[in-house]
Amino acid sequence: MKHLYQRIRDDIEAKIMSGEWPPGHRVPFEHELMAKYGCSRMTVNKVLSTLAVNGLITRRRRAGSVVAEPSTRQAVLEIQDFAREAARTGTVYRFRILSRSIEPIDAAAAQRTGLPPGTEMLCVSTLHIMDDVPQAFEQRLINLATVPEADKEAFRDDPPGTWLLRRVPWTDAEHIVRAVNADASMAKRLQTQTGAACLVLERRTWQAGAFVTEARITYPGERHHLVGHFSPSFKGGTVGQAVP
Amino acid sequence: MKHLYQRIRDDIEAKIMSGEWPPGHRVPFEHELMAKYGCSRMTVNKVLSTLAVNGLITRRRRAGSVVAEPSTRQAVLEIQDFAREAARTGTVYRFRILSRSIEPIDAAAAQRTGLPPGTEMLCVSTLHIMDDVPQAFEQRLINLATVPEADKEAFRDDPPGTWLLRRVPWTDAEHIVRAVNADASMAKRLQTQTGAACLVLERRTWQAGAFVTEARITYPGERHHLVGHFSPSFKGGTVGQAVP
DNA sequence: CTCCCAATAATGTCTATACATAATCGGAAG
DNA sequence: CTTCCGATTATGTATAGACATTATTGGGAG
Repeated sequence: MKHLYQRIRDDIEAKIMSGEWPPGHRVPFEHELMAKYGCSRMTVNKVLSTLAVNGLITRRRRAGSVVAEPSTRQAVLEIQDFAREAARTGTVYRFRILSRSIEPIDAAAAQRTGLPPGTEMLCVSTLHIMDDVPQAFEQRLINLATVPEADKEAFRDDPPGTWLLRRVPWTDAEHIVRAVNADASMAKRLQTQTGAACLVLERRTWQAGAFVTEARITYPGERHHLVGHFSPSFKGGTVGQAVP
Repeated sequence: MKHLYQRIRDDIEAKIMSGEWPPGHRVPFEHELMAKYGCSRMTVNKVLSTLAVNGLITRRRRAGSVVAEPSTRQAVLEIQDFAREAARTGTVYRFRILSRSIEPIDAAAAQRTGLPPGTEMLCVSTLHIMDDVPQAFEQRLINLATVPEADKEAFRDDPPGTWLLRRVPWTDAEHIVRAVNADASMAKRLQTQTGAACLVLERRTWQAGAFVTEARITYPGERHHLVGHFSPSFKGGTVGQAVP
């Protein structure tokens, strides 16, 4: 015998997802569900407020609850960590630091990060290699004001992304995905052809409002794509991953 | 005075996100939090179980709760609806159906959708245009077994995606994002140049296990990118959108 | 010393109740 | 007829207590 909470929730979700209750349809009041399932109000309240948080219904005092308009479609993309992915698939991962310097940011970078122009940042370029084939080129800016210990780090054992993830928690991230044509130098680095379509993932992260890092990762298009899954109820299908 | 639930939750989230409680750190027991905040167990229990659902902590009976390992990074991408985006920005949106036919699917499509080869599907090609500039080319397969009424639909008022979204609820979706070079015919349709990098978004949706539709949407790379935001706690930064 | 079982400690679910808050409805006063 | 105010209704938050479930701990039997 399943728990009552799950049974009520499954029933209502099924009604909504099957289309039997279309958007705008009134959901039974809490006291009606109490009567139907013979339970207390706290139990049905927890069901309904959870559904509201997850966006399946909207609730208004006195007016009751109605099935929500189908939200704009979302996809949850899980960004791959190369080392972990390599361990999972049994391929050999390594990386090479191509450059490393401390430079003041230009106007465009200042705009993107919200920092004053001229702020000094650690700039690191990394090539990610699996089974001797270059898989991605990463250009990263690290805010030395937020992560001063990066100044002395050589990134010998771990690439900058992995190193940072273990050291600095983050509270907000912004992602941009684009398609660009590889220029000559990028093509050479990634062992592909000039003009080849590449996927560019830009990620900026902040910790409690303070800028942490910006990464621009370029994947050769014929070798990579991003995969994501989504179910409206967040019940388990919400994972996805970047697949080489 | 904020509600107690929010205060407790904010306190704990702050501790975790600031790094003061690193991954693996033990979270106070429910009875400790009861004592600290002078409230009942139901209140702290709701806080902790919500944090657990959102992945910030993991809970085990008898052992207590600990701060979770930072999950692999995720981005929530919100896929744009052209008509809605046009209404928001004040541009003129229109679309053109370039082709429409009923065809048996080939082996590759059967593999992707999980349907038997030879199943008849409605195939529709649509060009999305904003301010007279082509913005995206959409190739869509619609499962007539799941959506029989699509057979008689001419897609005069709404493009197939919008029409479907209003008619057929979906429970699961799969997204793939890739970068490809435009071939000659694609370049002509999108008024760009042969070889130009394009973002390709493939989406397949199911309703309770039954395949509904597959859409492959090609965006010229220089005109489009996808933007997403993410905060670990899902407290509000979870939205994002595709931006022309 | 090892194995097993009972006590214990923590979370998971549920109840019955209470008061607060917001929106709506209906009637009374103007 | 309109305006305003109270009554009503549904949800929002919180409490104290109960029993269930699960994992660990520790002690006793072999």
